[in-house]
Amino acid sequence: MVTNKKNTIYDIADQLNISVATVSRALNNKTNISPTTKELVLKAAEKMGYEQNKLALALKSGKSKTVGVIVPRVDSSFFGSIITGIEEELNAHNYSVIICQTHGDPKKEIANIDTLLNSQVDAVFISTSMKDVSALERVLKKGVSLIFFDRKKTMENVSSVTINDFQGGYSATQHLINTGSKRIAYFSGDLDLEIFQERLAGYKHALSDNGIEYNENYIFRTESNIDEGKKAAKKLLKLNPLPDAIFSSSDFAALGAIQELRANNLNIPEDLSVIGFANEPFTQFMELSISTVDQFPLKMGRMTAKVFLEQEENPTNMVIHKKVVLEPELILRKSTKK
Amino acid sequence: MVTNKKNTIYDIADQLNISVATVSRALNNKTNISPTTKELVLKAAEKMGYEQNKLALALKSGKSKTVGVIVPRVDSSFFGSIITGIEEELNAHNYSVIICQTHGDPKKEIANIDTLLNSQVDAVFISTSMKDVSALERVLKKGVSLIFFDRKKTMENVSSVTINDFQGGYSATQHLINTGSKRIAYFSGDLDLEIFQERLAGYKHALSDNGIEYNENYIFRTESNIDEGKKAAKKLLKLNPLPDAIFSSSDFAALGAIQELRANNLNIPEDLSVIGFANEPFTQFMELSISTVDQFPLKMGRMTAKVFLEQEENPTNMVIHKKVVLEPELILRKSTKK
DNA sequence: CTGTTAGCGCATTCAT
DNA sequence: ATGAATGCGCTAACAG
Repeated sequence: MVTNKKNTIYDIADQLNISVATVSRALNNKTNISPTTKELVLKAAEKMGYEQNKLALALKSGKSKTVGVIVPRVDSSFFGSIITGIEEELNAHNYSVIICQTHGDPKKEIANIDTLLNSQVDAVFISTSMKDVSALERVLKKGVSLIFFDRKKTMENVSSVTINDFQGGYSATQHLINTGSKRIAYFSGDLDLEIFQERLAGYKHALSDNGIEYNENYIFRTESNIDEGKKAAKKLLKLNPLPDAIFSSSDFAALGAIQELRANNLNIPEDLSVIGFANEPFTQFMELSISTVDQFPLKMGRMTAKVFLEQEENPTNMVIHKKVVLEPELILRKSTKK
Repeated sequence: MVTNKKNTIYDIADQLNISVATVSRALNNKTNISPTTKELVLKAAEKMGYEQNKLALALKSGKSKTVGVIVPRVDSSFFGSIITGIEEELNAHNYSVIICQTHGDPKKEIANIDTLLNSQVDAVFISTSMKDVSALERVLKKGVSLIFFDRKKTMENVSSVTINDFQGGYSATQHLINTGSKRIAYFSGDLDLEIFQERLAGYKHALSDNGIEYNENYIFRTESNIDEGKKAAKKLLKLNPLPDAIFSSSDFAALGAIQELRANNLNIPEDLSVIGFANEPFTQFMELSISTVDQFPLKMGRMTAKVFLEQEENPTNMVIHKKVVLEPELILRKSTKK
């Protein structure tokens, strides 16, 4: 097999003494071409190691067949799985995926959007941490599809794929109540984000439905990491009476709390039940495995891609916008009572 | 700010009644242009919300400013961190990153290479699972840089960034010997891959250096997951005398083994010491935290990007190829004796 | 069935 | 300091 560094449809055309149009037709399986010529072209292309230049095609067609995905970070199981889902679905439809990370920084998020727009992506899938939607609107103005997953903003004409965070908060809380807890502490996460507001709302609603009074002192504002969980647990330990359960909007904070509580000789779940959120792998690996709420990130990623593909393949000009909401699932393990 | 769906340098030129060449010069900060005109163009571009079309630039220049990264999977802490490192370094130099997953399937790996080549990436960074290098050679023939990280193949003219797996295997084994172990079992991982061969070689060498005879019965062929670790531990338990330590080439297999051993009422590290490999987050989260070997994935990713950037910015035609080998670090926790 | 040509958006020669 | 023209590789409209 002879492979030259460069070979285009022009090279094939030269080789065969035919025109580039014919080569293009053969390569693209068009009808108006003789089987003989087609065969000839295909063979030559194979022999020369021809590969279509996607860039030229993209420039010509205005479609890059590339989607940009913006996430807070890629090195967590949750977002990693979402990306896997997106990739699997999109690759099967000949799309490439560009991944960008924001580390939760709105400035980086804007920079990422610029990069992706420059790269002429056909769509931006985003799990946003922004307060302001103006940067997001620029995407739409460019005629590029925008789809939210997990962390969304309320915007018209934008599809989203999220989980029912309210329900997740509700059922976790309800389970704690069902198993005898009455003084349930709550670790909040970043309350600027819709997802955490919803989880808190679910928690409150479950309390209210069970005639338990909402107690501001039981709400701990935490970021979603181990250290913050420990800190919150330290404060919590000073409360009198002590809460009999913790519902943490993050697995990491739940883990920190568990470590702190055990360091203070409290038994879990006997003294306090603990539930986390996200079903990170470590929650099931622990000897004291942690009850949590599964968000089906793989499914979320797949669904996000599907929603886009549906819109894209929609023959009419009228684009349909969808708000897909997945149902979370409570996973009961050893950190809660039966 | 008025943002039209489409605006190119032609639109700016029209608006200002000047030529596209002048617009291009202004936008690219060229010298041969009057400050007045330049100012004018820049303002108009700003006002019109102009963004450079990377595709056109790439087609013109032959450089897409995009790098493709191929990994077995993105949803593991190890590869997630590598990708983060690559991203951070490359984004700072205005490169985009396309991520592809192989799930360890060579066919997918080849398909991914095709996709990336079609996309005209400037380089392919790969952690390969392939036996055959012919698909990899196609990358080079296209004039596209190829760089290995973590899982490499021996190929001429290809840079690589790996860790010293031999050393990792050696020091883990040496530590077990230092703390009194003599019958050290080994969980192998996929011995078709260089990294696992090297770890095993390090293990053997440490034994030999300490006058301990290599015992084939202590070698367990495992894949790198929890179940395989459990299975191997089950077999191991039938050995007489029982090994007094396990060195697992994978944290996941180590975890499985620990679970199985404890289910059989063995104490760790008193009855058996256990060391894993990779420093996955869960190893430190466990109550019985697991000793392991850190591979510095973030650093590995950054370094891979740096090696590429150095090559790329090298003004001469003579490309320098580098084999960077990072030193791993033994992390001692509760699963081993002091 | 096949060939010629224009144009996607840009940077860059060559003129002026 | 500025403009006109060219080509990167491809597809599609048009012509034959």
